[in-house]
Amino acid sequence: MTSPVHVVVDRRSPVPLYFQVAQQIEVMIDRGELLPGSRLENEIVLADQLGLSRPTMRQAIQYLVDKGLLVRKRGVGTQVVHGQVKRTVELSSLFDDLRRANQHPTTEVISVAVVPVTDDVAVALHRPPGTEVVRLERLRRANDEPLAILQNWLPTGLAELTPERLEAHGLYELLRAAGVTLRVAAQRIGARAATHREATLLTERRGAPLLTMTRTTYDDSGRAVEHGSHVYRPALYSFEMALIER
Amino acid sequence: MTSPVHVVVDRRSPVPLYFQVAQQIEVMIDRGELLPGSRLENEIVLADQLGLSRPTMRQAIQYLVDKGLLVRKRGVGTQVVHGQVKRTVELSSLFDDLRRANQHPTTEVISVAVVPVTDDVAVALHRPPGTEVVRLERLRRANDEPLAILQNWLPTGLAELTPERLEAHGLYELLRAAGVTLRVAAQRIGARAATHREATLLTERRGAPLLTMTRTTYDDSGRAVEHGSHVYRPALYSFEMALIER
DNA sequence: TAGTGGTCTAGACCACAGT
DNA sequence: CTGTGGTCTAGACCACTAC
Repeated sequence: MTSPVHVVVDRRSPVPLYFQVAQQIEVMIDRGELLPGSRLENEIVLADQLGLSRPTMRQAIQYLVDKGLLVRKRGVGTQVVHGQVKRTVELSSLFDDLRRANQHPTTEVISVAVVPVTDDVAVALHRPPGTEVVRLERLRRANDEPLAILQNWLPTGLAELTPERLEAHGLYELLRAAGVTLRVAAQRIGARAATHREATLLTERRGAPLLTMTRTTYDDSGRAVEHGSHVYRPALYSFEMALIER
Repeated sequence: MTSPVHVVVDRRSPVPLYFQVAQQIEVMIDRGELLPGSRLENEIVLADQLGLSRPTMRQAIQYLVDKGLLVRKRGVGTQVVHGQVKRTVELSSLFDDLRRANQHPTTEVISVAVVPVTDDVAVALHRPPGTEVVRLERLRRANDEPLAILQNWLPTGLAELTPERLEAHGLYELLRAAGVTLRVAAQRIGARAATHREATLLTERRGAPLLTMTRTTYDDSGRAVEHGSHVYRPALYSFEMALIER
């Protein structure tokens, strides 16, 4: 009563074995080759079938459990979660997300400037008051429809942030291309009424409900590399995520 | 230039060793004994100091990395993240969260009834149309201030959901007490304007912005055990979470 | 009782960062 | 070059589930 898992690993590949396995199982779930509720073979058998050690096989399975695709129960086994799975929120930019969903994102750069930090941004970026930072304001459209107003602050000198580059790429893409490794972010999602200016930019009524997100992102040295304060039109955007009990 | 980690493990305890270590390091970070940016000893040394194997020590560290408290960089080491860390959203109920924050939550049960599922709930709970489910509607207050309207649907027979019990406990608490193990949830956060009825219950104006959350929760067999559709007053509540790049 | 995942050990080799 | 985390192995024992 278990579903067979067809996976082949390439030991010459630089891609870790556990990741090769996890990716292939994920593809099988996406394609419906592994149905919701179906049980996988146990770890030992799977490891044996693939010629891997049990810890490596466990790592692959745990990766998918953390992603919300599988559930495991001691004494029972590993099963595919029911229902269409929404992916955990990842450290991706809105631009990348929209492009992946074929939503044709475009960016209008409203302003790029080097300014002294305000107090709240100084706290968020852990910079002393008075430090100069880059301040961005962008209007993001999807399929030509205004979707969000994005305000961001970054330490100076991190990446070359020209209006041209910002219109062609997402901010995170530019940061990664500049050698910045984004690792951790602290994020808060809320709601509030649109100001007059926001309403105008987003073609909403003044006072219309907007979804808000503020986020501070840290690199792999634990340093704050970006702080953002964004507002979204709730009819066109919402946040989806998977929660996992560890 | 590394910070010493004072941890003792109790091998007679039923608590896993990696978890004992992770908890104690987390406490040290909370107390400021490990400062943001400070580097920990490397895995090998730490494992040696605590009398553990390296995999076990790695598991402890990885747990805290996944929680957003630490960052690691190959060739460099493990550091405490800068800034006050916001915890990852967990599979906890609003009631528990508020109680933990000493916000004195109270619950007014508006209705509890067994009803046939509507189409959207049938899809969410993966039940055939026409199935009977328990429908709850509750008004949650914090410090006597109306905070949220909570609508939930559950399969019948999961737990004893009387108004009395619901007023004294959170829904998740009652489910766990009934032997249900919550494992994974898919959640969507958005915003919209308050209806007349919502505005009245929440002492807001009609059309006021509200934060919305819909969530479907699955147990450790991967079956849907709860679907909720909640609205929150954004001035009093927002969602915080950590995002980790794996 | 049999089968499952959960934890733990003691090694090994590799890739990458900083010197 | 040295030191770090990343990956991988081949076992072991335990706790929980279901029958």
